[in-house]
Amino acid sequence: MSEDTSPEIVLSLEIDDPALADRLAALLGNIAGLRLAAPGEQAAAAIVGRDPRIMPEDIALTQRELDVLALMAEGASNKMIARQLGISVHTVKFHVASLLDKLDATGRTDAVTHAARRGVIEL
Amino acid sequence: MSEDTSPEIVLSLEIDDPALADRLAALLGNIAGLRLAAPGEQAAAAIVGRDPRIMPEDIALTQRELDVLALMAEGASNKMIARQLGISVHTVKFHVASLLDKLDATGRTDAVTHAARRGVIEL
DNA sequence: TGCGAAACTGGCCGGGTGGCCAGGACGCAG
DNA sequence: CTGCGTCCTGGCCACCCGGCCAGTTTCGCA
Repeated sequence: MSEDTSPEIVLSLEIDDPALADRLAALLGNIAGLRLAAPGEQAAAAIVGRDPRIMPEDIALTQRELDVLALMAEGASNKMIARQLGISVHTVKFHVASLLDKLDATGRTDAVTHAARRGVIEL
Repeated sequence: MSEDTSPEIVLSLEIDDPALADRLAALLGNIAGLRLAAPGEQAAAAIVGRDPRIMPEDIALTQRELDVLALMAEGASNKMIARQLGISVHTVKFHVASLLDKLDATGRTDAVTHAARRGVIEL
């Protein structure tokens, strides 16, 4: 009873583009075994937009910068990052400064959000 | 014929759960006007998993804390947040401290990533 | 009517952050 | 060989951050 083979897959439609959202809603509206989620309803999966902005692959961060960025996203301080990577705090600050420049950020928090938005790191 | 009214919506299926992915693929496989993307192909939208971890609805942040959190995610300093919200820096620090506590974070950067992971804020 | 939660403000201070200066080592392409 | 880029390190310093203490008001609820 509870373990039905396939009750109904609930999909949450989370598309910003109204036109695309409408077309998808029309296409998916009457498919057996599939239902679009009501606002706020828990869904098994979501349909999200694929903005071209998410496609970068060009910001060209060095390996070391990626290391620092990852630890930065974990909330690590420069001192912790330095210990973790076995380098000096000065060097960490050097890489952080480079990251702020490349990611066009004003601070480490901004850098992490920018990196996440561009898909450079995964939260 | 380049400006077709609706060529075909390309959907990228990005579901970790194999069973769910299979069922979705079967359901969406033969719908006119809709196609699943080939690996690596650029898609208009993606179907992503809705992990239960993203469902919090209990951390209970106050409205003001959400205001501060949003600006914090934009990389704003306490001073900027204060100006933006028309309150004093001390009050901002008060809310930030509360956020760090509730989100179990060690710093503002950590708080933003935790909030994003839990779906409290959208990057 | 008292009581807690939320919002707001202040001072103080140790430590973290970011920007500036300087330098040296390595590998790799021109 | 001579640059160039990456990585690494040092010092200095203004500023920001987070935690500590303290207080006020306003609101809804018991």
